[in-house]
Order: sequence, then structure tokens, then C-alpha cells
Amino acid sequence: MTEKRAKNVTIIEVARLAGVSTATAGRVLGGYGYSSESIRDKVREAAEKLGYRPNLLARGLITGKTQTIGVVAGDMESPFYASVLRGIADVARSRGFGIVVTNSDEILQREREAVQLLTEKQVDGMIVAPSDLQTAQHLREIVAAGCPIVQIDRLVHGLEADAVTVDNVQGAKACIEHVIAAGHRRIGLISELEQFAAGDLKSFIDLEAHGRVDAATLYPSWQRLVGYLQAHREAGIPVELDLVRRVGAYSAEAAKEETLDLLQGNGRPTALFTTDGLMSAGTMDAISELALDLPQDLSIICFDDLEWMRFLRPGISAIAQPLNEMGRTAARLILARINGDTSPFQHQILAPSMRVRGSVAPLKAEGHQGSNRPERRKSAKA
Amino acid sequence: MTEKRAKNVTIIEVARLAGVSTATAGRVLGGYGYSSESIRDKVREAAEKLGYRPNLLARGLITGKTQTIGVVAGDMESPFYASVLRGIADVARSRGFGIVVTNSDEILQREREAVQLLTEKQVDGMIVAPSDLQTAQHLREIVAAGCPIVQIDRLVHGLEADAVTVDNVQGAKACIEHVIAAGHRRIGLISELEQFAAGDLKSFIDLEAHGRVDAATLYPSWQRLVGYLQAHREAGIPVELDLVRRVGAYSAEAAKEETLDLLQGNGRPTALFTTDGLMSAGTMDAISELALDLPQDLSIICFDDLEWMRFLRPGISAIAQPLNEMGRTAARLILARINGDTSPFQHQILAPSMRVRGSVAPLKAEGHQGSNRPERRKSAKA
DNA sequence: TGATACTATGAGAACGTTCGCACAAACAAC
DNA sequence: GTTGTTTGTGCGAACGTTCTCATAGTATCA
Repeated sequence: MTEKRAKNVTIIEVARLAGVSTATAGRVLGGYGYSSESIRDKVREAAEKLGYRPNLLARGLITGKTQTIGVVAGDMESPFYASVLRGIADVARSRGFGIVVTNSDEILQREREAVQLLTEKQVDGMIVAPSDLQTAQHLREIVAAGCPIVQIDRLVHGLEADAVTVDNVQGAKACIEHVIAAGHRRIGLISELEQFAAGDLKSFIDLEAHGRVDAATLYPSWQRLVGYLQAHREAGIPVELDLVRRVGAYSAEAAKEETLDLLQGNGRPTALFTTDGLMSAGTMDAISELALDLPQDLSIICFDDLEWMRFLRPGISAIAQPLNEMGRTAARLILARINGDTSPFQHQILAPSMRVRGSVAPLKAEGHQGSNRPERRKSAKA
Repeated sequence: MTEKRAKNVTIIEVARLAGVSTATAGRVLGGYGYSSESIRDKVREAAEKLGYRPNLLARGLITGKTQTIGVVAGDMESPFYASVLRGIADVARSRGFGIVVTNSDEILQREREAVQLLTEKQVDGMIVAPSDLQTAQHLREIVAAGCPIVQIDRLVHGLEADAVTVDNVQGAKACIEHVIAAGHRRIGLISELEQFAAGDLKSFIDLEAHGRVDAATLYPSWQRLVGYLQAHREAGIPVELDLVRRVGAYSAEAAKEETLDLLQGNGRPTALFTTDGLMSAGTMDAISELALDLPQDLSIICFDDLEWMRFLRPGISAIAQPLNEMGRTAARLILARINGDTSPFQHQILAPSMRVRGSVAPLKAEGHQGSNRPERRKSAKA
């Protein structure tokens, strides 16, 4: 009954039935070259009757184009990548392209293997969220081999390729400015800050203070830290090192622990800034466990706008990244390159947007949260 | 400088450099057939030196296998599909397979186009969340053409293919039983219930009451309704039609409206059951807008366990689907078929698990919510 | 000793398309 | 009327692999 290896009908059979050569049948069915109307009808009718479906492998082998985009995401299960992927998929579909997706889990070795697989599958181009922003030898190699790449979310130093990122510095800065405007002076930061290798937090902050940091090829969470620092500097508020919490792992559980430590210790901040969705979840978990009332006991603002922030009373203020747009833009860029665009490489920086809800409250002068520290007095000055 | 179309090194050049035939080089590099150790070394060395990478298109063309799984998801941006996809991707990767993913948005025409594209790309098998559970002609065709399929989340009536689903009836029933055990008798249901065509809600409920409903090939939200009905019947509680809310669209906004209508009308239920993540979000939005306190003013339990249910006080009780596992199982099944497994088609039904948190409270006898209706009196009897 | 494996290699076909070229007819331009 | 350009068609090569088959050496076994 069911044939094990059902032979598909090929262009040869269609050509035979239509009484033309395979070349002619190919021109009709493939939509290239010349063909007369009468023959077109005949061939199409034959194809229809036989149920002909082109074999894209064979076509790809000879044309060198597979109509496929390879995507290396960090983790397609996360809301971030899921939304970006959706954007990519939509644009790809509208142009007749397929996407083959892989997860790197932000591990360099995984990314290498993924890139390797995609290369062997002969994808026409790749969209990659690079794990390693320094060397990225494998990416340079495939670019050199003629496979276009678009980077998303972050930027490999000196890689000749287009990129789409979000303005993390400005986004974070806007958050902190918003909180400062509400009178807060002691603002805690809960951030991943994992991958940066060069030294400790303190030296990074010093470097940044002296304008020695090039934010462009930093990891997003470090860029958001830069925004945090800039906002403080411009408001004339010294940064308290104790308030800057480096979780050191991309884990909600770890973020929760760090937040508990921050909130239960002496000198609790009056406001909190979390630098991505996972940190926010862990932080909210901690706040829930401590049964703190927002925003009376604590103000909070988050990078990444998640679904629940809308209805978790009093509504969590957040800055939203245009994730779908990031995917769509990346897809458009890669498709342009695939179509032979040779214009200079561009780096598109998308603007995030603020969603003000109810989680940032004006700082009460005689509040009972936090301790009586110099910074509290300063708030009266503003 | 940068070559436009960089010719890749082929097996021919490797063979030449190693001083063997292409057939021999192929056997070494492709890992099939016989080859002596001395020649293996020579060939591998040559391949290494030239930076040889196999062209999987060419290999696929001749072997008829692409080492690729096609996936037709509803919307990979939703937490549901994102998690399922991740499960699929993990298993696929571990076996050296790639996945090409598409979104159908649960629209039949989109699904057809997706299946078509995947067919032409010669995927070895497909994992599909079917949109149409009745005819699904396109799926039957490709199965007949010898391309194995695994269905996820739901089941096409009479399709000869493996399937992985969740036990929606039992899951929903467990939720309702849990709520009933807390003393509730008037339990509202917020559910999509969109696609079922045969008649209105009332006639479905009647049909179900007479055992005339085959739950197997129902859409999940209808299966969950069945669980709701069964739990009521077994507890001897009559179903109040007014409490069963058919949102009619897969939209959080619509769910919110429906919930507002339910909670603001006469005879407000004392507990709520939402049948999927999107409904839950819309419902929570409504509850937040009405400023109801959970669980004092209202108990709630949800199908689908979302991240925020953990830390949104008092913690939302929910039933969690094993989504990763669903993807992993589906991937394993399709890989088995691809490897020639011809055992009878199987339908794996995964058990969801209850996460009891704080959103279901015992019903107070003299509560001020709801009206004094017969059902309230019955609660004393139980 | 012969028969029967198993191992090892190469020549050339095959997979299903598109590409390059040759040829011819039709039509336009001078 | 010649020349050129556009249109239409077919033949056979090409894409980069693996497959089939032929050939041959070397163990293994009765």
C-alpha cells in the first residue's frame, strides 16, 4: 500500500507528457527564460495532472541559492528570541524564504556548530546573535567565504556585517532618569553582567567615568549599566557600588537571590532597575516573597516589557524593545544582501519605548523604607 | 578582495590532493563503505588542509534524505509553541538534524503553503499542529506520498500518523475538582472555543451530557470544556450556561471583555477557570482593572502555567503542560519514522501537572460575593 | 585446495534541476 | 535586403555528492 520511498514526479516526466524538452519544461515551471503561451499552458497542464512539485534541493544545487535563511538564536524559548524569530519568519515567508533555526544558548561552541551546520546546508545568509564579541573567528570565516551575516542584539568588534541592535544605553538612561525625576537617589541595579571579562565591576565603572568605554561592542547588560551610570553622572548623583548587583549568571533564580540580598541588607535602595526580562522575573519573585507593596515600599522599573507587567498591580513600568521589528529589520537586511546589495554595512539602532505604569512612585521625604543615609537627605535638595 | 561567489572546495579537489578517486574520498568523508586507515588519514588531511565542508544539498539530492525536520507551528512567538519548538530543536540537534520552522497562525491556507514549502525543501518528516481537524487533505496527501508526520497538541480525525497531545480533559477536570473541593459551586469558564463548527454551546453541552462527544479529535479548548462538564457532572453540580463564556477568538483583549462582562453582571461566580495562557492574561487584566483581591473576592485556576503566576501574589494555581516534553517526544517519534520504524501509529498523551498556589480559597458560607442562588445552598450539602 | 566471505579501491552513472550554447524564426531598423 | 535584436526551443553539460558495479587482494573455513 504505502510506498516506502514514493518516487516523486520529476520535470522529465512532465516534459514527456507535455511533449517538450526538459529545458523547456524547466523554463515554464521555473519561471525563467523564454516560453510561448501555448507551450506554457501545455506544460502547466501536464504538471498539474501529474502533481509535479519542484525539488528545491536540485534547484539549489545548481543555482547555488537555497532560498533559506539560517538563524542562530540564543534560546528560542525565551520571549526575546521568540519575538525576534517571529519577525524574521514573517518577512522571510513573504519573500518565499524558509528559515532554519538553531539555539546557541549563548555558548560559543554551540554557535560554532550551528554556523557549521547552516553553512553545510548552504543557507543564503545568516542572522546571528553572536556569543563572543571579541574574536568570533567562525563568523569572520563565513563572511570571507561570501555568506552574508546580519548580527542582532549585539555587535562583534570589527566584523564586516550589518547589524540591528536596540539603543540600550539610551533606554536604560531613560529609565533611571524617570526614577530620578521621581525623587529617588538610591537606585538598585539587578543585572546579569556575566560575560565581560576585563576586570571587575569597580574598574569598569571607573573606566566608564573617564570616557574610556566604547559602548558599541559591549554586551547589552553592560550597555544598560552604562546608561545607568550616565544618568547618575548627569544628575550629579554618585554611584553607590553596593547598589549595583552583578548577578553573574543568566538565571531568574540567581537574580532572586541577589535581589533578596540587596533588599534585606542595610541601606536598602528606594528604587530598583532590572536590566532584562529574566532579571525582572527573579526580582519580582523576591519582592513577592518579601511581601513588599509596590510602589509604596519600593519603586521598580524594568528593561523588557513582559506581558504580566500590564496587569500585575500597580502595573510595572518598563521599557519595551521593538523585538518583532528587530527581526523584521534583520531579515530585510539579509535579504537585501542576498539579492546582491553591496552598499556599505549598516548598523541599525532601534529605539526602545517607555511604558509608564504605576510602579514608580515619588519618594516620600519621611518614608520608613531604607535607612537614614546621606543620599536620603540629598533627595530633599532636588 | 571579497569574492562574490566564493567557490567552495569540493570532494573532487580533496580527492585530487589526496591522490585517490572521488568515490574513495567520499567514503572517507561521508563515513560509508570501506576504506583503509592509511587512506583515511591521507584524505582527512587533504580535507583539513583545503577546509573542505560537505555540501548537504548534493548529498540530500542523491540520498533522498536532508537531515531536516519541518515544523508547522501556530505561532512560534507564543510561549506554548516557543517551548515546544525548543524541545524539538534540542532532540533534533542531538541527532544532527536541522529544523525549518513556519507559522500557520492556525489558518488552514497558511498551513497548506507551509506544508508545500517544506515538501519542496524535501524535509525528511514534519511535525505539525494541524489547523483543521476534519479534512486536512494536504496532510493526508503528504503522508500518502511517504513523508511521515507527527501531530502535536491536537488530532486530525482519521489521519494515519503519530501524535503527541496533552490530556486536556483530565487536566481541566482536575482543576475544577480542586475548586469544587474548596466548596465552590458557581465556577465561571473563560475559554476560546472558537473553531468548533457544529452548532452552539448549548447543544454541545447536551451532546456531551449524553456521551455523544468523542473528545479525542476535539480542539483543546473544547476538550477542556469537556473536563469542566465532567467534573460538574460527577460532583452532581448542574452547569449554569451563563457561567460558560465562549470568547470566540484567540485574543487576550476579547477574553478581558468577556471576563468583565461575567464579573460585572448579576450572579457573579465565586471562582474562575481559564482554559489557556492567553485567556488567563486577558482575565487577569480584567481582574486587575476591577481591583479584585485574590483569592478573597474570587478564586481562580488556570490552564497553562505562565511565569508570572508564580510571583503574582497570592500565586496563581495552574495546571502546567509538559511543553518541552511534547516537543521532545514529537521529535523522537518523527526521527524513529525517518529511520524506518514501521510499527503501528501511536498517540502519546502526556499528563499535565497541577501547581497549587494561593489563588483558590475555601468558599466562605457567608461571603458577600455572588448571589444567593440554589447552588449556594447545595454547597452546604457537600 | 577451492569456495566463500570480507575488505578495499576506482570508473562512471545517478539524483533533478538550471545553465550555456546552438539554432531558428520573427520582427525591427537602417 | 541586409543586419541586428528579441523570442522560442532543444541538446547536453553541470552542480557535488553517493550509488552501483566491476575488479582484486586477503582472510576464513571446510
